[in-house]
Amino acid sequence: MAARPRLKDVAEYAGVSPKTVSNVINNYEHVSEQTRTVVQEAIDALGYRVNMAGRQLRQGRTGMITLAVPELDVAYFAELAKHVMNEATGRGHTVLLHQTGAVRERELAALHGFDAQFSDGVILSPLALDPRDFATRDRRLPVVLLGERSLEGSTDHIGIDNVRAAREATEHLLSRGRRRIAVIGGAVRGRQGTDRLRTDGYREALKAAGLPFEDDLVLPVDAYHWHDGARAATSLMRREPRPDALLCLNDHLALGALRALHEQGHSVPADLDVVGFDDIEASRFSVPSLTTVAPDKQEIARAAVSLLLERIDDPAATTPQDHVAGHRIIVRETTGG
Amino acid sequence: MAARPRLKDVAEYAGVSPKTVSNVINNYEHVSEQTRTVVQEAIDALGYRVNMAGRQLRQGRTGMITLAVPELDVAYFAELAKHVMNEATGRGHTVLLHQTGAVRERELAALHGFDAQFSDGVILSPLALDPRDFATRDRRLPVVLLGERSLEGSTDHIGIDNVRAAREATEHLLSRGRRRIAVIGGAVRGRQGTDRLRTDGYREALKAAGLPFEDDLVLPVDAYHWHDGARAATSLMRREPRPDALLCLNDHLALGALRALHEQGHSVPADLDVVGFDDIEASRFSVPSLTTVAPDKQEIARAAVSLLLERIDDPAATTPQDHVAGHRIIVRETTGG
DNA sequence: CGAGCCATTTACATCGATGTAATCGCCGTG
DNA sequence: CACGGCGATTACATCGATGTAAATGGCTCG
Repeated sequence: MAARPRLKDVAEYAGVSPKTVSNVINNYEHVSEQTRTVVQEAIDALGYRVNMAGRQLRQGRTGMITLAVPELDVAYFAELAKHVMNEATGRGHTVLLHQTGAVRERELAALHGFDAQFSDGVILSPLALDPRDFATRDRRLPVVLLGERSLEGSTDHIGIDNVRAAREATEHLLSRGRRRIAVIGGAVRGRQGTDRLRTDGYREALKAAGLPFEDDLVLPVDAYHWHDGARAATSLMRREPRPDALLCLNDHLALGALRALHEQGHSVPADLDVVGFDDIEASRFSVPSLTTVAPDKQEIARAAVSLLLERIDDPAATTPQDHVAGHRIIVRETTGG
Repeated sequence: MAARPRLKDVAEYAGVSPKTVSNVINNYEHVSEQTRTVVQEAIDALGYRVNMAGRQLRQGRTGMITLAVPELDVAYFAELAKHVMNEATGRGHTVLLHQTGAVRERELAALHGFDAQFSDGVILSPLALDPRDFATRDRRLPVVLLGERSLEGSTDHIGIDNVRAAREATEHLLSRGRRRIAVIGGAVRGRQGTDRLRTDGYREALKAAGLPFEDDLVLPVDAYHWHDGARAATSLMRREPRPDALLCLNDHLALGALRALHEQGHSVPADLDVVGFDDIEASRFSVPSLTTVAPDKQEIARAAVSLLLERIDDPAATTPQDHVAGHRIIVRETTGG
């Protein structure tokens, strides 16, 4: 009585075979209306619910997919997660959410399905992975990458055109007459991560405008948090000559920078402009509100889930896809909008 | 070759029995060093990983717990989720994250372990549930409630002392000379939800200060988002006499209100004070920075996981616990801090 | 040299659900 | 009246891992 009822218990209660109960549960078409009713009543009476372990063991699928992001308290990932979950739920799948903390080992674990082989596939937003890491990956587990491009090109990937997005953002600043544009969170060298790609776009825009590229206007950060943005902005404003615009590679950095600028008596956008990336909700309501590059999160989520489910259905499918999601620049008060 | 290797495959490869492989995996103590090595090599060679369905079916446990929150893009829940995941991971469990959207049916589904009986227990942060809903719940699934008190008192529960927290926040405003304090997101009547409890605390503080309680200073909201805070603040500031302080029942509401006040030319804290609840990271960096009631999220997460795991280990355990987590008021610029 | 002990390993049954293929029972038809 | 056909139902094997209990084998000690 205390134990959970099994299919067999329901079957006995209803006076039919276990398989018939199974058929009812799975809406098998050739079940008489009468039997269906009797079984359903037994199910309700006993409070039966399917044991997923058993089903999964038999079917080889869990109906669950994993979404692995660096950190949930980075709003972009929380918002993205929300979209992914909605999308997956709508398609009859459950989402298992993991945080990697941007730690390489934990991202690797995601690639390998973690210790627990619970999910049918993984949507991974990598930060720390190395192209070589992909070589060792287990091809039996479908994986879709978000954000960073898979250098290897052997994995499905979804992201925005980071180079173009950054170029456009920079052009926007240039069009407002800004000439000394600093990049917070940028990277001049190193692997083709998001930071590098966006810095490249910034560089392109400068070049097209005939402006010199200065290494020390590109400031790397430890993490993409408010805190780091504040610190970077503080450091940048101590320099001479001061920058007249900050291109921050995510909104948290930008919002942190805004706060620091405020504390130090710099007025945005009177003294300098600020631009972010991601269009998190906070950016719409900050004072001043933040101009930002808005990736189409819903498109990203939808494409990621679609692609992953396709791969799960047909692992041996065609060549890996590289889906470029849309983005647009939302001009708000920090650039005079 | 394409298929995933099973325990049996590893056993054959290593020349031992399946059970021995299992013993190695589970660190059974009486396995010779030599056998252990051989088996481990076989595991590595074949890239074997445990099939959780099989294990779970046998053991009756999944090692997974579900955390069901209203919405991930409410920063408080994202931050809480992060803590819960860290805590659970540290104790060898995986967290399955669900969004209920504050919809009663989906919260109910959480209580019942969803369609998928995948997790060993549930940590639920309910918003829409009715006390009666608890009557129908399946007692076989351990559940810990967060935030709202279970009226029934039959379920483990963790939360802060909402009445006291709100009273203290109100007292803080009163001590600054504020006398017309509006409550955004409050509730005068209705079930003992968080909103109601906090409003009660506010009321107590007024009473203790000998001030009258005015119904129309308590403004309910549709949801606890920026947007709603902005709208509520706008509406409140149109009244005569104007409030001289806003007690917002979460930080999102407060930040939205700040934005609206800024747009309408009201200065905080010169013209009026603003206080929030939750201490999300954004509140530390807003302009002006937000005074807020900070629940001890880590304590909440830790207690929730501990309690749930206890219940999982011993479902027939003692009486339900009601853990009151700590909180403190963090005074920042919106109240002159 | 045999009994007894202990560390190590193994055979077997089992967890719960479902795919496969077989069976059952009923109807209509030649 | 026998038979083909078909819808409904069932028996059985199986997915992968592990608990139980028993077997194996080496070693000590009387």
